[in-house]
Amino acid sequence: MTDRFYLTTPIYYPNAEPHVGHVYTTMAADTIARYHRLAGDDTFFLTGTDEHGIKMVKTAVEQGIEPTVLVDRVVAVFQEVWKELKISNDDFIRTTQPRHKIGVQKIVEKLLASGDIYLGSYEGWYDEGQEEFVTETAAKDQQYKSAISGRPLVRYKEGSYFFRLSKYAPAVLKYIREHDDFVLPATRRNEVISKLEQGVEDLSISRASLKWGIPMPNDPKHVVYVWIDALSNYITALGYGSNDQSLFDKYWPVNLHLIGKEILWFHAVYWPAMLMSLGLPLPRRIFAHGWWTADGRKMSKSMGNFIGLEKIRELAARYGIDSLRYYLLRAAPFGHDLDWTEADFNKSLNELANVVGNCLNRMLNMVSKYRGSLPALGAMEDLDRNVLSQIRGLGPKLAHAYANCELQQCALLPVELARAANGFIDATAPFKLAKDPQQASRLDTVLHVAAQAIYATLVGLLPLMPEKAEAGLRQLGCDPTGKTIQQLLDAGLAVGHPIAAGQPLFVKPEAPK
RNA sequence: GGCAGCGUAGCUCAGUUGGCAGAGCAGGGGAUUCAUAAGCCCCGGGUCACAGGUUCGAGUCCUGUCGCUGCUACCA
Repeated sequence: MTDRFYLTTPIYYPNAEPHVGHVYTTMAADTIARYHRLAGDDTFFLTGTDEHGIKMVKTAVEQGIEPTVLVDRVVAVFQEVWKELKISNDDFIRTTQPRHKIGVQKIVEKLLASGDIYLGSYEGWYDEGQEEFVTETAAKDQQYKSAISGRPLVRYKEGSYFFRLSKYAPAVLKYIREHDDFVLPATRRNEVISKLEQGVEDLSISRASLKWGIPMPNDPKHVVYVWIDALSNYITALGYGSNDQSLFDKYWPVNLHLIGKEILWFHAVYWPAMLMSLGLPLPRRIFAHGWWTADGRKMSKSMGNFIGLEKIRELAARYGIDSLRYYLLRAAPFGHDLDWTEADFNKSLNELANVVGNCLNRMLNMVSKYRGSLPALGAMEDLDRNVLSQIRGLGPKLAHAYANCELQQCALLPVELARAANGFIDATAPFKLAKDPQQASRLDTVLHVAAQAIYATLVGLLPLMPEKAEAGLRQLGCDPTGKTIQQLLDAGLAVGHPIAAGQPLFVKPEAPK
């Protein structure tokens, strides 16, 4: 039975190059997408860019170029980086694309028709120098002066269209309360619930003072503000509102919106409310992951601990993209904040090289030296049965971990099996058995069991470390192409394939001087 | 201030519905050699923040105290 699985990252704001935060979300999503493809699901993985808004206009002005030139330039970098990092997205939506514009205008028309959008006025503190509204809390923090120029903020009022968020908030609250795993992790869910309990006001969804955006279809003096413009990408990318809604019909509702915790409120409240208004089913799950710090402090360029594109490329070049992926997902429980340190990064590299890489390597060496190909399983002992049963457990455990977005477990579970394999090798000592011709049959069995364990480890790592896992499997004489994880695990490593001495799979970190 | 969560071995953390305190890393010791000097085995008696309470029995439930973190309406 094949299911369909649709998952998304947020669409990123391309006023600067991607950094480790973007990479983290995207690699995590890519891992989940690859898992589902490898589970045989009909998978659709979407990412993209959110290109409108005042910040983009300002950045363009600073650089002396038009916004379109800016976004084309930076979006190209995003796309190039995703390609470099082997991100397997099926589509890339840009909010400046005609397909998105058409969809957004269709959505706005529907909401206008149903009366959920109305014309009101937006009033707030306005920074005239910056030409932007400042939020009430920010204004207060700045003592009602411009953070840039220091000039007093002005009370400003402009016409704006509003979405009747207040009408849907009770239904959204009810839905979140009744669906335990709609918003995850649970602590974030609690926050959303308590915030909703305080009540919400209607949402300003247009800007008259801005031109860089999608015009309101009924009133082109206004452009659609970020909420509808950005959030709706998840359905416009599927052709919602266009002549061809086949993708939408197939993949909506989305199985998983993977986002950072800073944008949970919009995804957990605004977006479901909009979908309710449109009469569409809600996402199955919204998962908010944590933030990266570096060396215990918030990452920033001025502090010199910013993990930017250059650093990411350097690490990927030296240790492989997959090792970076492993570290990012293994370093902390998914959903928690986590801290990037060189020491931890090196630890995770050592873990891969010492536990997984070395296990594969010692296996390949012994099999090639003693037998030349994988021997068949003979009479079994408890030790053997024990390992085989751990191997059988891997598939279901991984399935459970992926289903619950426990990505740290997804990284650790296969490695645990390699640990067990190392223990098994030491306990059975095939290198001693090899010296005694009488033990030939026992040696066959031990080599077989150990090889199956490292094989299963690599299969389990395929979603997370596609290149390294496949490279390892090829050294074992297996081509995983076109097979599901379960098929690979069920089939096991084929007996009789010639096996040669191995090449180290992982590079270890340079020893500190 | 309000709401929520957390406070368990040096470090990072696991600990389902209450029933003899766990893992990884770091550190100490040992046996071994197939392997990227990698891996394996042994060594943790920690007031489970503190004080009460419920219970035959609480890290696990309740109350209070202290400490930390997050959220507190337009920040992608």
